[in-house]
Amino acid sequence: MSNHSDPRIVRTRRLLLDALFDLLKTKDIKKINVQEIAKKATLNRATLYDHYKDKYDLFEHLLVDLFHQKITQRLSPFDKVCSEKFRHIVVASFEFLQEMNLGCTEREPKFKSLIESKTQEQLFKLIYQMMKNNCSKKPDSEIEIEAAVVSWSIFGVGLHWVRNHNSKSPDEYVQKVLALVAHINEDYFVPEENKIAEFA
Amino acid sequence: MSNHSDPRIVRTRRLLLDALFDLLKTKDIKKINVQEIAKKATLNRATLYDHYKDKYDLFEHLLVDLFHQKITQRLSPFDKVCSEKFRHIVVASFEFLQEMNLGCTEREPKFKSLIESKTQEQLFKLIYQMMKNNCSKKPDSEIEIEAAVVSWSIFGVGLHWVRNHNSKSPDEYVQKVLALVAHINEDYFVPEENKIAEFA
DNA sequence: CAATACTTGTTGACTAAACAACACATGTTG
DNA sequence: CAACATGTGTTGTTTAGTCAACAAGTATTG
Repeated sequence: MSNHSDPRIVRTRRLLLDALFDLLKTKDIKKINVQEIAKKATLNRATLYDHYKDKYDLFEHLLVDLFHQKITQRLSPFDKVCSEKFRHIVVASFEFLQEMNLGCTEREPKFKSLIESKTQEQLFKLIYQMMKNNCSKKPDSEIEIEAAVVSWSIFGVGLHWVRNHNSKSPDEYVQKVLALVAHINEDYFVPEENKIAEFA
Repeated sequence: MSNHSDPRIVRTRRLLLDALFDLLKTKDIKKINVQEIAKKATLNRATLYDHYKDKYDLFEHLLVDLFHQKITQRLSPFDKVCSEKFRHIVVASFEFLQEMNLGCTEREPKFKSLIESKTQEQLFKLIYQMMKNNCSKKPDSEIEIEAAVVSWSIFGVGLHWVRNHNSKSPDEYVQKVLALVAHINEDYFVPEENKIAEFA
């Protein structure tokens, strides 16, 4: 039960993610029970357990899903220039952190930190994949470290902005963090490489 | 494969109906092939044949579905008075005929007549069920005939309006047809009976 | 405190959907 | 005309989803 190419699996997971997303608008994750999620998704309760460990596992996957949605809606397929893509990713990440922060002001601090660590994780994965696709010369171990520096920088500045200055426009912060990691990114700004990395 | 209580069946049919509905906005039913419908519904082509004889069968069920949607969206659940419900049904039927006529101006005459006969069929079923629910005294055979007169009257006047005067407001026609069948409906205007009949 | 009602996570039998393969019809291109 | 492609409708096998029933944990209430 993990072959992602079966349309039933894609559909079922979509239904579960959307159902939880809807319910989270009205209630805290703690107050939501599995039966409710299943009902809203028009699925059997047992089916949720076929796909996710429990509702918190589903919740984590929802975060991943929302992050991906945010990135892909920002990343216009017409951006040819790699540095432009990077800027969009930074902006999207900032927005994502902000939206998650707003949506969760009243929630347990424990969920805030879950959201943040998931965001960082996904940001790292995305940047690592992009770097790998755009620069096959360097060894993986080096790309890993550079991806870590870039992703943690973006994440850190984003979080700093959300926590302390989120009424201001993020543009200045975006500019600065990009400038500071530019010397790393230079190695990956290959203009002829247009494809955006597929990320899991 | 016909137990309507299995959520998978409800979901699959909904997906197929919606897929065809979307495709009909851009193409004629003739130009649409089964593969396209299945793809849009994110279903396997063979699954369509589990539920419908062919795409024309699906098309007929779509008409039924759209008619039901039209009726239920018009019929506010707060209408306590039975005569008010009847008026809503007439208006909804007129609107349905008009929309179907507009949507199919360029289509084969054969589909126009299919649409019309389906509309009449559904209108009869609906009115028959309402009458039966509201008047258990009369024998079925009599209710059948009275339902036929009422439903054909409504249908006929509606079609006449659509064909000849559809730029004018339908209100006058609605008024008149209701007045003309009022003596039949009187037997069924039971104020304390609020429930609207479930129709297949 | 015990009785009661829910919620959770799991199991196994049943049913619907996916999928590839099939024969057959219809079309269209050299 | 034959060769080729494309759409139709059906079949058998495999896999996913449904459902009722289960034990175990956790509130709620008298």
